[in-house]
Amino acid sequence: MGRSGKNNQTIIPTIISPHGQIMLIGEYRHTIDDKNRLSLPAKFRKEMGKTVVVTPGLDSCLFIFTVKEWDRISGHLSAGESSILQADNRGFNRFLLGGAVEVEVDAVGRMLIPEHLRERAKLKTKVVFLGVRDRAELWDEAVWQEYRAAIERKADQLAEKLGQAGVQ
Amino acid sequence: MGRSGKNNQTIIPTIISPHGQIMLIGEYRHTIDDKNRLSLPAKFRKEMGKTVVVTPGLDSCLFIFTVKEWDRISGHLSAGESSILQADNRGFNRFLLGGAVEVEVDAVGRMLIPEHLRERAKLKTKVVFLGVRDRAELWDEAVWQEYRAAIERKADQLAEKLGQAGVQ
DNA sequence: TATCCATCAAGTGGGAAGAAGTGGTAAGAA
DNA sequence: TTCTTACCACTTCTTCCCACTTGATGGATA
Repeated sequence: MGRSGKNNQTIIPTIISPHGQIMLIGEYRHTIDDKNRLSLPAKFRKEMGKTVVVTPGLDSCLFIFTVKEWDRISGHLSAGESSILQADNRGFNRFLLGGAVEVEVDAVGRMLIPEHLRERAKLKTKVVFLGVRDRAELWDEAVWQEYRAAIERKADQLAEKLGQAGVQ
Repeated sequence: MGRSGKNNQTIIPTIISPHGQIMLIGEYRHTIDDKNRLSLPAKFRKEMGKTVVVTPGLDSCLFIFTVKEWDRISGHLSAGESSILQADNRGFNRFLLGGAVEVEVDAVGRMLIPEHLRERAKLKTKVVFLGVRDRAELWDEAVWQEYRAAIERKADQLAEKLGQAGVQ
């Protein structure tokens, strides 16, 4: 590999939960270059492998799944089962399934983001990866900053949710 | 490492509660160096081990959990109704999971705080660790001073009101 | 009993090797 | 010929390791 992560503030690899399930966490900043190439955070690569599935996400971001996770989700969707995606939302299913693209990660850990997905997520050059449990999310940096600020403004909601999660 | 902690103002060592649960207490001052390294208070190290999880907290501080404690918390997240279709759940998961980082403590007891977390907690060089039961909190020194002062003012007011109400 | 010294433990700083991100060029496909 | 993909090279950052400084502690001696 070449230059080296400067924007990126990795500290430690993502964790695999005791159940063997993938557990992505953390926030990483990267840049999309002229050729629309984008480095997958090094810490995500081990977990995600050589092929990932990119789909339009919610709130102007993209979702990035492992192939395995994608199979599980799309299986649930097509089976009409209730899942994290709750089958009653057909529109959402089409949105997710229809926009999905399988993407190869190259030898140095980069992937190509197709234009229609870049547009959806309003990605410019500076982007942010988020590890959110079993998926990664890809945000334009500015969009993410704004979204995050909005969340943090609702501090009381956050406190309540933290309490529910067992944090006192 | 050399002879001994100087900036650090230990108040009380950590203790293990009778139930075997971790119980951190005390207030410690440390500094973040040029490479964003930060010594974990020596008193916390035994309890917290070689790996800790750092997450954004409330009131502009960071939470530092043991891996075990983090597993418990993230378990709550998956156990609960965390449908991806609910906007507030998405936001909370992004806040907590996306903000979380697993951090290794190095041979001399230092950890690296990633930039996005330093930003959130407004950490400069002087920081304060607080032991808060089963987690540690990390504050910028100035922010902490201000926060504590505000709390104390409120406490005074409260005490006064209670006194007026006949409670001594 | 008090002071001084020696030893220990903890924090801080810097350098070097390796890992990772980014840019460019060349080869192949459309 | 042009766009895409694969490969290569360079630079920067991260991380590990080592050394130095400093505060604390315990023991010995006056």
